Parts: sequence; structure tokens; C-alpha cells
Amino acid sequence: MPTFHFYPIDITYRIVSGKPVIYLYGRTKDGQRIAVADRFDPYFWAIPQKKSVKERLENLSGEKDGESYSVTSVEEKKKRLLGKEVEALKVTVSQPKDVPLVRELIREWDDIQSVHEADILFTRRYLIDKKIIPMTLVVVEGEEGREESRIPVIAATAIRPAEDEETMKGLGILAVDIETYYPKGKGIDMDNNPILMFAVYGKNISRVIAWKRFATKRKSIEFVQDEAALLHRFREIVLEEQPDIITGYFSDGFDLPYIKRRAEKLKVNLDIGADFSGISLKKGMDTESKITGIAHFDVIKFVRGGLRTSIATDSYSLNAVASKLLGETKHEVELDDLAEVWDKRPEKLEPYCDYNLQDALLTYQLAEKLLPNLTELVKLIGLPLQDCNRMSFSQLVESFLLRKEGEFDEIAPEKPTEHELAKRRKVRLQGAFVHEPTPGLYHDLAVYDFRSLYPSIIASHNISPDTVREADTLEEGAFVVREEKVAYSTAKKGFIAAVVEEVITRRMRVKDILKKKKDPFLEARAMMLKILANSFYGYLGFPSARWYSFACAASVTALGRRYITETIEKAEKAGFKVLYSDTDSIFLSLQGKSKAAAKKFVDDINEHLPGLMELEYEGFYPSGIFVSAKDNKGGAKKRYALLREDGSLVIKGFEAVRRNTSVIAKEVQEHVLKAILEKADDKKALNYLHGVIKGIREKKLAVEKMVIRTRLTKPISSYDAIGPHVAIAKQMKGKGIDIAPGAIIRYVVTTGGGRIRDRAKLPEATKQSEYDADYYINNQIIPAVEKIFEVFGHTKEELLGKGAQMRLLEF
DNA sequence: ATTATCCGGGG
DNA sequence: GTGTACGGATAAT
Repeated sequence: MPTFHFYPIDITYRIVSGKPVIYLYGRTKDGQRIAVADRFDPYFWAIPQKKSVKERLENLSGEKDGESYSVTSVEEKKKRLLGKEVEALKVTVSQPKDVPLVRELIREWDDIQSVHEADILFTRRYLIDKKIIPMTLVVVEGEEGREESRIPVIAATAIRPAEDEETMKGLGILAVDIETYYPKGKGIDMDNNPILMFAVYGKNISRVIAWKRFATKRKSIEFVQDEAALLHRFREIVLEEQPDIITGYFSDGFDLPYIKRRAEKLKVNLDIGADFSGISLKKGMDTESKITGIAHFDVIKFVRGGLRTSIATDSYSLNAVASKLLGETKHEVELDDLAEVWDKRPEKLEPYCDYNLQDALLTYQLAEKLLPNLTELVKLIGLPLQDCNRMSFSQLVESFLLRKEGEFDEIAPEKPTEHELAKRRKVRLQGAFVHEPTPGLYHDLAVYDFRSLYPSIIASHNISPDTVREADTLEEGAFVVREEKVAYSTAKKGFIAAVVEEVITRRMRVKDILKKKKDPFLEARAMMLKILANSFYGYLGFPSARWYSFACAASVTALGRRYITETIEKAEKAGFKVLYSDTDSIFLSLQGKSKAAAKKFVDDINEHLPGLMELEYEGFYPSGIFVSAKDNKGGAKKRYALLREDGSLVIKGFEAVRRNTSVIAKEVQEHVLKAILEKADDKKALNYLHGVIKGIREKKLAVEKMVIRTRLTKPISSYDAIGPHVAIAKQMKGKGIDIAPGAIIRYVVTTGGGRIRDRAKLPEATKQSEYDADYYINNQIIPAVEKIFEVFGHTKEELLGKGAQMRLLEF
């Protein structure tokens, strides 16, 4: 029997002669695309009320809505349900579609207590049970069968993961991007507006296909007869390139559905799937596009999903993400004019083709850059790239737990009913501890952080839905969380606590190796392990979670508050002063103590911390400033600036990087912070401010510095409150420039009477003499620095330079 | 403050 | 497809 070593990429199933067959699509070690077909039977778990139900189940079969269903076998197994031993029945049925039918039927039976895992997708169940991890080497025995397929199909007689968990490398990525016709002022209309051009970018291809000819020297541009021919070309290119991964930017919801729709409309056969199927869509608010045998990597879904907390960006547009991650930007063209240029001035189309190709290139580069992270996630979670690409944090955790439960003989709890869900949504978790800072400028600060606070609490205190007990439990060694009136058994490792501990220790091992040697793949692994570890707390409190536990989630934050306040008490006993603390971080003033003493403080704390918990010394800062909150005297949370020893600044929460603020306001804010932190010289900062204010008054500053950027969030007509940006958008519309929701409107406020919105002008149409100095001083500059100067007792009047004059008048 | 709703990205 | 949203921001109450 021939043996094949291959890396699975995609998985589906089909019913062949009435029996379900799993199809794994992938590539062999030597690069050949193959499919592997393997028989597998669907099953789920039932917990009986009475043992006699087994026989009743075994004989269950029937018909519903013309479809027959049957139970093929029932097997008794000892399992655990939230740690409690149960006699479970493994109910095997003949087809996946029988599962929901039988499930609903037997749920009503008196002798059935509960039904479990009857909603785990068939292909996922297969991967878990066979211990197969996509993109990781698998050994198959079997012969090539004869069936209709683009690639050879091996009928498996045996399948198992390879001994060494070798990861697939050198995957072929093909980036796709389309440009479509859309007249000004109209929305996207897949039914009526054609695709004008598309760009593909891959290792061996960099091309734009358009169906209107114009003179060009670009070798990358190729012309076809019409839109149907363009779609044919798309099919051809995909089949020629044989990519493992097709990537796009929002291609789940735009490019691929658009291509599919146009192909249907023009009756073009798009049988690019390994089984000759086309692009399949899953609808909902969130569409997903799939092609059998190829993994579809929608970059935006990963950046906004699994990587969301790791990549901070204001906007998730291709331009914003590419400039953040690659330091590159899109080409600038007036996309709104494309339809008109296409119709009337095709000779001007070249820049649009360049734009199109650049988008495909950026998408390709993003996919290439993020693939190590996504691959690590696939290996961690054990689901195909297509799925890991689109998962939320709670789905990641749950999929990981479903993979792990076998090791603990656990059966997953049922998903909550609507009623249960409503109940869970009503309760609120108490958050983290915050010590508000007292506004002021401070010198010699030490900053500390609890490393992975919540995950380490879960692991160290055995916080797990299967170890929760009543607070007055008589169980020996149980750890009481008095704040929540619950306790946690320590007799046996809880399922979730054990899994979290494994994730943390795995990450620590990876970090240890990384200390000795740089390795981008291990860095990606460490990052994904961190993301996963940090997701468990949220999962425990997520209403839809199978392993939801309010007690556990509440205990995690309660212990977080407990540990941080205890650490603060110890710091004060040791002679430090607490300036600020939020969740897992502590800012101390050294109060004349040495840097060495600050460093040593963590050792004293760590000596008494349990398990994996650890306080880290984040660093020493020569100075730092905390300002007061908007409407009260207390210090603002998450709004401070620190000076590092190397002279650089750490700015948190200030407007310095926000939209909606003019360039000049950001500049002034940063400059003032720097002057104050470096020299503690508020007089000098004040002088600088007065200089800027004078410059603005005398109109010596460029209009560009006065530009305010605001995003238009909905169609112009649906605004009730007309802000300046809406007024500008209206003006632009009046000039025939159509502005769509999502556009960033740039404007400058000019002098004159009336409301701000009547005085907003386009920057291009504003002369330097026109901007409204008073507006910029009072509404932009002053609010940006007011709180900083307030720390030194400078009033708004002083900032405006009125203080001195008033004093003269007073005397 | 708290709850309802709107929206993202793509052209 | 043995299934379906999700989190943040803004408007409304």
C-alpha cells in the first residue's frame, strides 16, 4: 500500500453512496496537490437518566420531512462533565444531518438527561479525533481512487499525524483585488455594475486585467474583450497558479462575492475549486467566501479579529493597516472618477491600473507578513487556516478547549439556551482596581507590572468551572475567594486551569529559547500563545461560552484586585509612595530610595506570590506627569506621560495622536510635555505656548497646521446635527464631488460670523489670513495643554497671556 | 448613566 | 452546514 506524506490545508465532506466521506486537500512533501478521502462517522454524546435508554437509542430510526435518519451504534463510555464522572453514551448516526434530528428527538425523552457536542461540525470533529493538525505533516496509506476531481484523490486506509510535527513551508499565495464601476453617488451594486479590472499578485505573477483598451507601456497590464472574458481570465489564472492560499482585503465581503455574482450574471463557469465547485458564500451580516481546496485568507478579518489587541490602529482600511505594518501606502487616485474616466477618457486609465496592482501587492505583502502568526494559530488551535483566520477570541479558546478535552476525558457542557443566555447577559462583572493618580509632576518613578496577571491567577489558584465550590466547603485545602463567596478545590487540577497553565508554560519555554536565539517563527508562536492565554478570562465571562462561569470570571478580577492592593500596601510599608495603579500595573515614587531598592522590591513580592504569578520591574523613569480628569479634581486614568532615561517620551491617553484634533494642537501638546518632563520648567513651556499663540494670532502658521480631520460616518442626508465636517461634505457634494460614508473630511475653521459649521472651509480653498485664530487658540490649543499647565497652577487666562495684563490692571 | 442602534471594510 | 456575529462608538432615553 503506497504511503503519502502531506500537509492538509482545507477540509470538507461529501456523502458518497449514502456514507459520509471526509476530504482533506493539501500538498505532499514534494509539492504535489492531492486530496485524501477518509470514511468517518458522525456521533454525539448523550447522558442517560436510566441505563435502559441505551437499547431504545440503538433501535432509533425513522423519517422526518421525507429524510430518513438512523442511529447506527451506541457505546457506553466513562466521561467527565465539569469534573463529575458520568456514564455517557456515544451515539453514532449514519449521516451528519441526522445529528440535529436525533438530538432534538431524544432531548424530549424522560430517560435522557442531556445531549452534548451535537453541534460540533463534522469536519472539526474528524480533525480532533484523528489528532490531525492542518498545515502539519500527516502520513496516509491508500491508493489513488478514480473520481471526478482536479487533483488526485487518495482513498485512505490509514491516516495519522507524522512523528515530527513538521510545518508546511513555502505556501503559494495569490493576492486578488478588483475595481468596479460605480457612478457617483450610488452605492455598491453587484447586480448592475461590472468589474472593470482585477489585479493578481503572487510569487510568479504581477498583473492587471482590464476590459477597455488604452495605450500603455506597462507590461503588467493585459487587455481582454469584455467582462465575461475578464472572468474567464480570472479562472484561468487561478488554475494556472494553483495557489494554496488566495488572499484579499475584505475579500470575504467584497471581491470574491462580487466575482461570484458577476460570473453568475454573465454565465461564466468559475469551477476553480478542487472538486470543480465555484466560490461559495456564507451569508449573514458577516459573509465568508470559500473555495474548495484553497484556503482563503482575508487579511482584514485577521487584523480585526485575532490580532486586534496586538495591532493598535485607528482604522482598518487597507491603507491604514499597510502603512502601520509595512510602512507602505496605497497609490493615490481619485477613485470616485473611475466610472467617468472609464466611459469618457479611457486613455487616462493607467493610474487606476497601477492603483489596482498596488492594492494587490500590499495585500500580498500583508498576507506574507502575517502568515507566520496565522500558521502558529492553526497549529495551536488545530483548525484550518480558513477558520482560524476568522475567529474571535472566545471561539479560539473554545476550539482549543474542544481539542484538549480528550486528554481530560471531559465532555463539553451544552451551549446556553436563549433563556440562559438572557440571564447571563444581565449580570455584571466587577472590574479591576484603580488607584487614581494625584495630578502633578513627579520625579524618580518606578513602574511594575504583573506578568499575565489574569492567566497566572487562573493557573495558580486552580480557577476552573469544574473546581468551583461553595465558600463554606469542608473540602480540605480549598482556596477561598471571600470577595465572591466561593472556593476552589485543590484536590485535582481543573480542566481550564490546567489548560491555561500549559499555555503559559509553553510560552515561557518559547521565550527562553528566544532569549538565546532570534527566530521569527518562534516569536509568532510566543505572540499567539500570549493572545490565547489572555483570552481565557474573557471567555469565562462570555455569555455564549460552553464553559462559562460567572464565579470564575468574578474571582479572577477579585484576586487581581486583591494582589494589586496587597502589593501597594507592601510598597508603602517599604517606604515607597503609590502614584498610580490600574489593573496590573503600579507606578511608585521612590521617595529618595535608590534604583537598586526599587529593583529589589519585586523579589520581596515574588517570594510570596503563588505558582506562576510574578511581578515584573518595568523600569525607572526620571520624571512623569499625571493630569486631572475632565470634570473633576481627581487624576485621569490612562492619561499620563513619562520621560525615559534615554530622553524619549511615553505618552498615554493624550490627544497627541487623535483625529479630530488639529495638527498644531498635537504638536503643541507634545512639545509642552517634553519641556516640562525634561526640565521641569513650566515657565519655559509657557513662553513657548505664548509664542505659538502669537504666531497663530499673527497668521504666521501654515493653513496645513490648522487642518482638522473628521470621519463621515453615515450618508450626508441622514445627519440631524450638522457638524463642520458634514457642512463641508455638503459643500463638496454641491460641487459635484460625491462623498461617501467613511470619507475623512479635512477642513479649516475660518473667521466670520455665525456657527462653526458655516465657517468651515476646505483647506485648499483657505488662505493663511483666513483661519480663525481665536477658534484655534480657544478650542484646539488651550484644551490640549490646559490640564498640563493646571498641574503648575497656571490658569487659562495665563495661558492666553492675559494674566500679566490683568495683574497690571489690578495694581 | 444606561440602553438601543449603527457600522465596519470594499468601490 | 452536527453553526452564526461582534465589539466599539454614537444616538436615544
